[in-house]
Amino acid sequence: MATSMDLFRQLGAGAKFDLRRFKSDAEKFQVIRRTGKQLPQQDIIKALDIFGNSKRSSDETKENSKKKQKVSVGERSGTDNQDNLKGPGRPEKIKAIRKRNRIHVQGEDIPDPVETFEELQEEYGLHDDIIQNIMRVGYAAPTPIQMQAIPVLLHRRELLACAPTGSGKTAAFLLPILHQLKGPQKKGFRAVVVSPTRELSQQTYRELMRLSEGSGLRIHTIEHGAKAAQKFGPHTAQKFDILVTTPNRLVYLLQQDPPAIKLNHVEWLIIDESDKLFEEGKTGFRDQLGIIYQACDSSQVRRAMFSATFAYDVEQWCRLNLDNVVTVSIGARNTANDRIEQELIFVGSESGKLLAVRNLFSKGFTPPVLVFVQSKERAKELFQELIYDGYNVDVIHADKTQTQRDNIVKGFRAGKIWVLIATELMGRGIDFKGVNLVINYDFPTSAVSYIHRIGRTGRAGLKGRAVTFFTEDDAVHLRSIANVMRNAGCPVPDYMLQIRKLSKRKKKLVEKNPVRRDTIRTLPKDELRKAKRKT
DNA sequence: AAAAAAG
Repeated sequence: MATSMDLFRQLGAGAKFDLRRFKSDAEKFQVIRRTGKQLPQQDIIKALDIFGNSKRSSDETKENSKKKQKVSVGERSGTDNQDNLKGPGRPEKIKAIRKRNRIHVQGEDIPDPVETFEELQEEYGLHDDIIQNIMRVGYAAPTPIQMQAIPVLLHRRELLACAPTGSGKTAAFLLPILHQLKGPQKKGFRAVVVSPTRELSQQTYRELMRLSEGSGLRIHTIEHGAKAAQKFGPHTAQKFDILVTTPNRLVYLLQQDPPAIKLNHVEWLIIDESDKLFEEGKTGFRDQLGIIYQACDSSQVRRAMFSATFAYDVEQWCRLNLDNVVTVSIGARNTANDRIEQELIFVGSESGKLLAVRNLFSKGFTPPVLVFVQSKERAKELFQELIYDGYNVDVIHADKTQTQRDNIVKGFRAGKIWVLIATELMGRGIDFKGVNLVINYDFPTSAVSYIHRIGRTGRAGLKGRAVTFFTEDDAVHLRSIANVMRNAGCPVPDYMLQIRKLSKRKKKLVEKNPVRRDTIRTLPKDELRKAKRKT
């Protein structure tokens, strides 16, 4: 176990996040397609064999890849049939659809995109109840990521997908899973969705419940490790179909002796916010993900990765370890959602931030507003400041109990909380309807973090606004965020783009050691300390 | 720095 874990970790080591690669994005796609950087089949087998000391025997692996080759041949003839049906000119039409929707694809024998849900029904026989659920929840037409990713997954192809914040990624993986699992079975879980926070897991779970109505599928989350062990253990009737969870809870169940959950019948492993879950290091998610990956040891298992940001090491990993992977990205990679109006405000100092935020609020604002800070401590401090200002403000971070967290999210969704102060906990995936302002009270430590944070606004085609405070101390990060803004068409002063670029080494260092900031405080020191203890 | 299991 330990050896394969180490290997899992090593796979991406040495591959660094390289911003230059994203700059000339269009060119890059073409270069890769022309030179066909696809790995030869032998290398894929070798790469798969890295996990040879796990339960999957190398014989099985070989047999598996033979089977997979057959599948892809079948798919090719399937596409030809489509061509015959639609007549000549079909490839041009497909190209045009992709171009119009900014869909970029890489890989072999990629299924055609579909522009309507009806087409999905006609060509793939998407179940009536799913179509009904789609209509009931109010999806009119597939978003670009759904147009391309859903057919790919319906063909049971492994996928790496990248699409802007708020552009419908969740439904893009939920719908094909629902279609393929059909109805309930008693094998144990057949699909697992992993996401980095409990709040995101809950949200995905709720969405899945809405979309699966009438299917009879049994969908679960892990709410309490010990209770879940009772529920899912080997001596139960295994009447479960889909599991939505954060990684560590699942790892906990897997590592019980005997394991309190079996994943040997999992047909779909979905890694949401994949770049986050691939994060390495003592405190990263990567080891946990490795354990889950290995536990899904069926020869039938298919995996799909989704995120709004694209990490080079995740791509490399997918090329090596997934079977004939398809890559789909919408628009240029690692760009902000372009429905968000972005703004940078120089505030001078910490006290300048308090003034600026009060000034912003005093001008009048439309709730709900989301305010991001850099640490739990600072979240508590800012809350102590704003609580007296007369708005309905609350604060969320991982020091709160789960019940508190649930209630705060509920309150914010219900409009009872106008201003929610949050750590990075709320940074990814969370879909609060109609957040029209995100304030980065503390400057995010990376462009990736910035893209996700501001992506809490401007969702599902709505407009959004993001305001980011910065002080002199934030100068090191200014350039990369200014770049993101400019790429999204937001005006940025030239001097920001001319700031000297950090070396890769230094950039990593700076990300790991965030700027030290003065306490947010107008109260006397000990009063603040007392107050913080209570929250 | 933050997040992720209970306890």
